[in-house]
Amino acid sequence: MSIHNNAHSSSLDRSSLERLAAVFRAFGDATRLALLQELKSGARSVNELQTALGTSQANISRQLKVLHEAGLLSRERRGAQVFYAISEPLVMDICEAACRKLNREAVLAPAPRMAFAS
Amino acid sequence: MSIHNNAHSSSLDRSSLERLAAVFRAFGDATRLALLQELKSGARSVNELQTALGTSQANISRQLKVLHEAGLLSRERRGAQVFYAISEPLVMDICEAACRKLNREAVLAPAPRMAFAS
DNA sequence: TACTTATATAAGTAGTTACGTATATGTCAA
DNA sequence: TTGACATATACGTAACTACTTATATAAGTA
Repeated sequence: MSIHNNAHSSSLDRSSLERLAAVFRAFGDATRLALLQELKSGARSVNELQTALGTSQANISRQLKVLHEAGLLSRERRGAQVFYAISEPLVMDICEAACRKLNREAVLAPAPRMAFAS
Repeated sequence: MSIHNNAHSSSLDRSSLERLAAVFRAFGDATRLALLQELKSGARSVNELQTALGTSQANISRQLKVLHEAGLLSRERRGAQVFYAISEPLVMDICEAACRKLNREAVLAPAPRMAFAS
């Protein structure tokens, strides 16, 4: 946008780095990644996600809130239920890129290959 | 590797999700992102990074350790100095993808555009 | 209205994290 | 060896995080 911080700039100021770090922190928990994985195939209600993950409803709801506030999930109420969905494909692209990073390490130190997208 | 967890699988088990989350947490701090940004243009010594970031030597050293243990940085001793470098281009690709995510949000809620790579 | 189901939030707790200050370790040179 | 410089670690602290249990809010139905 400005001369000092646009798409061609190579340096982000502290507050941009803080916002970027906040996005990464939203990804930085296994329970939240499990939620994203469940949502990969489409929108789910809180109840469906709770059944799939097997943890408490309160915890599911809170972690969904974290993901939603980070802009990773959309939220839609349908009657008494609330459906969450991945807000845009780019969210899964980020997961995929991180998976590739881990899989490359596994070349020398073999470990199970992992992928978010098929 | 196995039938239940390979490159075509769409479901990661808990321990894989934990490892993935750990990678994201390594990215999830503004100081560490600032270090990565400095290293984008090549290897730097701890001292150079300290001067560039302006925070304490102890903190720089500790955050570099976090990044190194997460597999994001390589480490090489040259005499009394230690040089850190980004371990592979994919590391910056992950940052770039997260930047794109933030920039898309900015379309509706304008904010400075940000990018790691030029 | 009351009752049920679905989701969100509050309060408490144990564990983690980022940082400052101080100290230890490592490398080189005299 | 001693001293100077470079880097790493130990310790303490304040803030944050993930979770559990309990409760509150919201929507639908009788």
